Amino acid sequence: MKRLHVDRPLTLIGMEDEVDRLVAAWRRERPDLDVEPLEVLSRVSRLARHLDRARRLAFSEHGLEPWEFDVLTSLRRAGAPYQLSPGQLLTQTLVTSGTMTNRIDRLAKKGLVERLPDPSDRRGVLVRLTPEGRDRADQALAGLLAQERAILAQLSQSQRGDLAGLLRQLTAPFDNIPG
Amino acid sequence: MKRLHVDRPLTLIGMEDEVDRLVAAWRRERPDLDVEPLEVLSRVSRLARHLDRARRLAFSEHGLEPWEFDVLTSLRRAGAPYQLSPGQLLTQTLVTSGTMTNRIDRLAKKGLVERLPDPSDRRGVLVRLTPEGRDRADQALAGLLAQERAILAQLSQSQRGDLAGLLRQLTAPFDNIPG
DNA sequence: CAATTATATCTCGACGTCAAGATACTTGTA
DNA sequence: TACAAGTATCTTGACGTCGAGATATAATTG
Repeated sequence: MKRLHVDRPLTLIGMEDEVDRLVAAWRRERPDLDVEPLEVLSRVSRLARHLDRARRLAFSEHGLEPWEFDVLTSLRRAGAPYQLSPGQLLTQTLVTSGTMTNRIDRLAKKGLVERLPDPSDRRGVLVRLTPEGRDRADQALAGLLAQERAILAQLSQSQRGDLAGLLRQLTAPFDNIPG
Repeated sequence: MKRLHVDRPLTLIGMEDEVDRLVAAWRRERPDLDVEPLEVLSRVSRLARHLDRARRLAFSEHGLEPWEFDVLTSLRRAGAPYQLSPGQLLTQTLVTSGTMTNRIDRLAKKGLVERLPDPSDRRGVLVRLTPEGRDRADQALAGLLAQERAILAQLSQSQRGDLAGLLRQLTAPFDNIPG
């Protein structure tokens, strides 16, 4: 029988996860340190990693890579006529400019976006979704949402709301202060 | 003045984050879809991304890359004599075998780990932390915890506990079922 | 014991990302 | 107008990761 920590019992039928094991290992090896922060932030990182894998799988059913989805949906959300500058795409996707140039090139080659000169700034470019790009984005989004709903079925409606709120408090400083 | 959503008022002095804007955009463009899952899972992914950047910064003060920290601390947590097989390191760090071989090579070149033949399996290898590798891991961990505590100062003690618990419910299926 | 299957690690080529710098254009100022 | 500083995007080279396949050894089966 496995002993549980007394200072934070697992909820009812709760399961252990990798971070529980990680934290236990640190407490054994470094009892002098307070490793409580890992309980939250290591879980965030590991969950993100798992989500990446799951998404890659979901998108592959629509012939898209995760990075393609990110760019196409950024344009899709912009609303008709579904166009943004590379710079606007940068801030939405958190990649560097060299990466974005490369992504736009490849999406253009696949016929999912097209590059247009910006009529109001000759330095600039506008990236526009093609009709096919829009369809692919919409289909992949529906697939993603279905998958995510399944993952979140672990939680009740109100738990999901709580979780979203707590995460917002952590992300807001990054998103609002220059970051 | 910016209008807030009526269906999920931000808590008191709460701040909007990028995901609020993202969700609002989808509700405008695709009012037919229920995008609630994004409230949680997009925040997880974005926060993880921000954490990656912050960690890179924190580790650079100790002359370590994030991937180096991952490997060194996996060995550190194993306890004396601080050694694991490449295969065990794989499962802890979620990278592929080619990547791990490369990482071990580079860490060995820096003198932070050494490769030993596994006495009980001639196919196998054991990777062992050197004394310097151990020191570097310990220092970087202290720095990381300090940084994470600062990020988590946004939340109360009990909120952090709640958040950890909710995240555990989401990660447990990935960590326990084959994944 | 021989043959087969499984396991542990490494090799290698393709690929995406990053960071720094280059280029082209715009804005602010005198 | 002319010039400096700022901005938008693209180019380039280095780097880390992945994934498929290669090699060596171990375990299983008949």
